[in-house]
Amino acid sequence: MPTDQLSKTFAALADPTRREILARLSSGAASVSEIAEPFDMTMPAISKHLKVLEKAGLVIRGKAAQWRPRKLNAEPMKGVSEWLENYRQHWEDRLDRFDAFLTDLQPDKYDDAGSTKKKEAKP
Amino acid sequence: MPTDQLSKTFAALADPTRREILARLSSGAASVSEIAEPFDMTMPAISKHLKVLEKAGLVIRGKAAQWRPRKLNAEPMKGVSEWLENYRQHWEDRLDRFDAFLTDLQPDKYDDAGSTKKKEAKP
DNA sequence: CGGTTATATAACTATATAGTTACATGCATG
DNA sequence: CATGCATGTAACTATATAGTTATATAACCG
Repeated sequence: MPTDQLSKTFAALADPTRREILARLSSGAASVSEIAEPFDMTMPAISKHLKVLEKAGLVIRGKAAQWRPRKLNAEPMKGVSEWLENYRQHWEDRLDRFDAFLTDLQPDKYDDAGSTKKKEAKP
Repeated sequence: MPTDQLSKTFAALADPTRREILARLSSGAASVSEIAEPFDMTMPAISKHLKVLEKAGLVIRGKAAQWRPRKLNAEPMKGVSEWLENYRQHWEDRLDRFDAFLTDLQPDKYDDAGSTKKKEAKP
């Protein structure tokens, strides 16, 4: 279980329930009961999901009477977004083709690694 | 273990070793041995990491003689990027303040959920 | 063919995760 | 101060993950 911030953030986001919780919180703070309401799951289960989100810094716990309202803190997502930018060119069409062009320039020893283009049979 | 694409992608990215592998592959395809070289880890361990990346669709396995070169496929990251966009406003300063402004407009029952601002004591 | 190289798989261990039920704590209020 | 609501924690189960060593497969090369 890696403990660096980026890994914790990715791990926290790797669950649909937790992503739904974040979506709920993106429109405002909510109590634990309110958060739990849409889910077919016991409160302790939700409580655990919230703890994961808190440890990743994606959610902040407040205090109001007997409530412990949770609030979204999207800041860690910034790190994810920045990390992703290193790869944007790889999934954007225009540059994908440019990448393919470069790859084709240097007939690499691994030019068959999942390429869609068929390799010429040796004559 | 959630099986939806987004969860698999996030989970695959939640490990520094796997992210390093992707970084390596971002500069071109590589054999498994080449991928494993920088790591203080046995080959089967790397092999397992590669399988996780493949199942998430982030890596494609090729075939060349006795090599099974891996190639980056960043396409699933597009989904991550798009999902993240829903939250960008929350981490960008300008809109964070706008959000705080809106929150302050409607004195919410949960307005103390981790807010930095002190609530007025009831007179 | 037989050895070497590259990679994959099996079997095992340790730890983490996601859920459960049962119980404990804390605060507000009649 | 006793009761009830909101939440948290403990203890337990089942499954998944990350690593190991040992073994298997597969292709090339002399």
